[in-house]
Amino acid sequence: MGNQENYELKNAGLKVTAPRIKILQILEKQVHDRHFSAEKLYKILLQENEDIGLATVYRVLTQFEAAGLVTRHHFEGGNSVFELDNGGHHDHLVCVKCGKVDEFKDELIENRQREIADNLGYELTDHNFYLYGFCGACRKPKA
Amino acid sequence: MGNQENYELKNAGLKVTAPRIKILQILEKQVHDRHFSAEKLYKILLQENEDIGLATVYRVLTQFEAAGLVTRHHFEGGNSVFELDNGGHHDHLVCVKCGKVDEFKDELIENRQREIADNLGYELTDHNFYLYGFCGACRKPKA
DNA sequence: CGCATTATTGGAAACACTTCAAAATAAATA
DNA sequence: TATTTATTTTGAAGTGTTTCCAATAATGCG
Repeated sequence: MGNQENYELKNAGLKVTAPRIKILQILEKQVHDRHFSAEKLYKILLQENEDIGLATVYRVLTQFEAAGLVTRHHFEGGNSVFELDNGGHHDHLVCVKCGKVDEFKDELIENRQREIADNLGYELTDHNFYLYGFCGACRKPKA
Repeated sequence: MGNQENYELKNAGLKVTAPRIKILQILEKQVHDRHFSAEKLYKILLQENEDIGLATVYRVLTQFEAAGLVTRHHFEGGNSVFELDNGGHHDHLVCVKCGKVDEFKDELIENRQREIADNLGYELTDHNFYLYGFCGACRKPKA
């Protein structure tokens, strides 16, 4: 009688435990801002009367990252945020004023970085690419 | 009788103080690995019998960053490292095994990110671009 | 140069995050 | 299902980094 989360956890090679199920459910429930700090997740757990320690939240998120379920980002200035990995790989544009996060995917850049790594003799495993600036709403208000 | 560092600090809009002079001197002295953690810098200060607190090292580095004298990097997994900003802008390739850092500059990517920001309505202020992989030396040893 | 003003320093406390050791729990086995 | 074994959870202690506040030092002005 395994539910959705049980299956995903097993599939990721992780034991099915209450904290992991609950945290995965919360991540999957988010539609609007999919970028989550550990602290924010912890507060939601408290609201839902789940008795899960902050240390466990961090540990589970790190395990999810290792298992490829979530991606961790260090946006400039802020804390770490985690994002459920369902839409496939993409990079981020972050508003330095309001914190809004946009996502983009660019083949030209993806290919180019492989060339750069090759030229320098590296076997590429990963990359971080973040753009920072003022979003459409934040760049106007100067009238 | 202002020396080199005095001038640079004034020019950056910072008061000339002993900790700032000393830290700037150390950063300028480095030729081989220009990527410095606060802790590493602090240890050098201790060796040279300078009585400068760790909090000051962090604060001064953050001020240098704000003044455009250094750039702060958060390489995957490690602590923050700081780099003197003399060679102009460039991006980084980091070996996930030995920690070696290579630098590169790529106009194609620089231009492309401006286009991406434009398309999404952002006014670009900054970016972080890090590639991770196995460097030439670390990818071979499997024979 | 000496004082007033204002920024900077340093150590301690706070914060975000990770690691530790012991107790609790999940999966494997009988 | 009961027992064993390996993994996970927990709160507390430990890092790396930032912030706070009182003491100190740098600049501006007379």
